[in-house]
Amino acid sequence: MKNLDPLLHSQLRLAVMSVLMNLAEADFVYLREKTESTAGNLSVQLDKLATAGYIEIEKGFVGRKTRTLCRITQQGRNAFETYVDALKSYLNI
Amino acid sequence: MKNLDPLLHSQLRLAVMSVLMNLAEADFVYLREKTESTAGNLSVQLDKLATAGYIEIEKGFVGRKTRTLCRITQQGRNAFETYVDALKSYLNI
DNA sequence: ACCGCATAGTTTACAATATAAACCGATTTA
DNA sequence: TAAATCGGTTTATATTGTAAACTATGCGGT
Repeated sequence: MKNLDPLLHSQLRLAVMSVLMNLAEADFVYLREKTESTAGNLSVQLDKLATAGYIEIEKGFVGRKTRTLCRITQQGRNAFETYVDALKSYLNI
Repeated sequence: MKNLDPLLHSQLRLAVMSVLMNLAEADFVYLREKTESTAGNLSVQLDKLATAGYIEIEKGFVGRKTRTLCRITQQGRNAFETYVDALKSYLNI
């Protein structure tokens, strides 16, 4: 049986990646609302995804307020596809 | 976003359930080989699935050797289906 | 019969992970 | 300018996963 990338096999990180697969970019607040997670948890999980090179995080400003933008990388896209393929073999679909 | 049943969102337990969805029954040794897990890990995870009512475990003998048989329950089947549905919403499939 | 190895599992101790609470600095609001 | 809010990060704790260590029984050889 295929291995499931442990970095993606986590509800919150998978949710983030799922959102980013469909969106050119998303900011921290949007991701927090969409995934219904706490800021602390989200912050930690985003860091892990960024450290793995699955997403890139860009900290900037909108007016004078900070904004953290996230984008999926090509490596992240590939990992996600591979994960989906592996998972399919478990789900009979 | 839908919640993913944490009991099923674990590689080994999911692998076990996946096998049992397609087989009337499977014994401990078969599951250990098929999932390439250690006996200790498998034992723990089978217990969790049984405690949740997702599988039933029958300890018997074949000749004079012990044998642990596992079967999925209707509740387990339902949980698996629900999990698959929830997961699909993450994977865009 | 007795020794040593194998098989089938369980228990337990440890490592890894996830999660939220507590915190921090800037910013808007009253 | 004090207090509440926003956008996060850090950190402590709870939960989980995993393998090592152990138990019990069986088998093969001498």
